[in-house]
Amino acid sequence: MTMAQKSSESGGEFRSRTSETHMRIRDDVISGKLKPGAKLKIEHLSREIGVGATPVREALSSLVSDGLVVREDQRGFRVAGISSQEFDELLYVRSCVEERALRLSIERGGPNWEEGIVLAKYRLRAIAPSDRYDPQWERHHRQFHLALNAGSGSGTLLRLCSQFFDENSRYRHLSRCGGGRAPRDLSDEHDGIAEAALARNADLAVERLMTHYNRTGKLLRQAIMEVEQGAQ
Amino acid sequence: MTMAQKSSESGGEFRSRTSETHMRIRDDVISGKLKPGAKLKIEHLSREIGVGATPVREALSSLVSDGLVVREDQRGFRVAGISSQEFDELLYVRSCVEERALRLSIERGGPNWEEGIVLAKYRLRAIAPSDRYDPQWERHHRQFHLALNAGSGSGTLLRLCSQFFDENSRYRHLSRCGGGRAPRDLSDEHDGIAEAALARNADLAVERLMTHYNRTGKLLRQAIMEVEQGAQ
DNA sequence: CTGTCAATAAAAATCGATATTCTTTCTTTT
DNA sequence: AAAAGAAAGAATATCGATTTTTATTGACAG
Repeated sequence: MTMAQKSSESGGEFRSRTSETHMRIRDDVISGKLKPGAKLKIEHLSREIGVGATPVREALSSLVSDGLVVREDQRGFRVAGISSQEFDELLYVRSCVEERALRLSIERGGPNWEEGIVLAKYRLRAIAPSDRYDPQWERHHRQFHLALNAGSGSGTLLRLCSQFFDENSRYRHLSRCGGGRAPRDLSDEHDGIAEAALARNADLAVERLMTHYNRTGKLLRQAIMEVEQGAQ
Repeated sequence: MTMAQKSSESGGEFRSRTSETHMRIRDDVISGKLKPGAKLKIEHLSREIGVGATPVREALSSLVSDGLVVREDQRGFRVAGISSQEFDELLYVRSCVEERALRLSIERGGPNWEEGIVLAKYRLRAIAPSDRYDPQWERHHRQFHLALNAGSGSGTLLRLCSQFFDENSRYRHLSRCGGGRAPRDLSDEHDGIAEAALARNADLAVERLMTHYNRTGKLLRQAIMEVEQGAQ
């Protein structure tokens, strides 16, 4: 009975309800379905997702440390707020961490790392770019960026890259909601980074990655500020 | 009944059992009482701390995102491992983040920030340095370093500083267990940093902070490697 | 012996219900 | 009519018990 329930759930690719719940709420926060500052009521989420309170609570607790959710003791959880200021800090820190991770990867990465990049790049390209939020593209995009850093061999760096990527994604989606600017084609930039990394040209790869971030960052910052204006 | 129980618990300064549990496990991981790689059994912790499984689980979930605990789905939690490599990455990233936070604080910090530093510095000095693990000194030490960055006004930076401080503390304690080297007196270094920050001399403050970290880092790294050797 | 499989024991994950704490609303008093 | 206070209604936090999953043991066949 319960087994059937589990395997029927959206493909049944999850090891635990907590993992699924975590991913689900995380994605809803990132995509902007759950808006900054919104109250996250346990019971509501519980019902929506179809799990008990414990997994929801665990997921939310993690998300607090991930920076996507905030908590006030005895007053529950809500979606973390956003601001152009926080975005700036995020971009700065993220750049530091990604540069380090990428350099280490290029220095230490083995065949496994190389193959990971090739595969992730291929998969990302295979998806037709869309104006709307596309969960699959998001997943592959995330995978691609993590694959670049996977060779570093540092759990700490990888965890941070992952967290920052998610936070950044949220800004990306939220700013799109507000502005509605057509996202430029990123495929070439991605390919360029991958190419340089695989050629073990650290300086070039880092330069391209930073350009990639700064270019996106500049646009995002502007869009966020417009949203902030609007929110006034 | 339950109220009495709550307020009797170690001073009753906690708003929720989850907070207390989180702090307790965190401190045990940092202090080295819970050793790297050790299994964290829910029921055991539950009994030990005197709370139900839910707060324990929530606390552990947070600690995973904080990098102090790792989780394997369906196989529970264990204390995160350590290595000199991970320590290097931690030190690097931490330096980036703290430099940024300190500069921002010096640039933006108000009277509130200044007073926070003065107070934290005073409290830290007031405690006689000890060779053993001293929870109170730890608390104040933590508070001092966070106070320096508190003026930045960035939740993201503050959260990261806090996380990195904890991870670093763990390495500090673990290496002491192994080596048994007498910790040098840090008070003067702390004072120097605080002085420069309050004088709004960003470059000097940052330089002193970095020296502080690198000096400690060098010693720690060595000690960790000895521990690693021993663990072989 | 050695590897496989089933039965048992242990632990993790999850649920449903209860206790606690906040929020809001509706009095009551000045 | 405004402020303080009490009571009802949410929502959070927590517990104890149940369900699932993993780990261990021991029997048995190869």
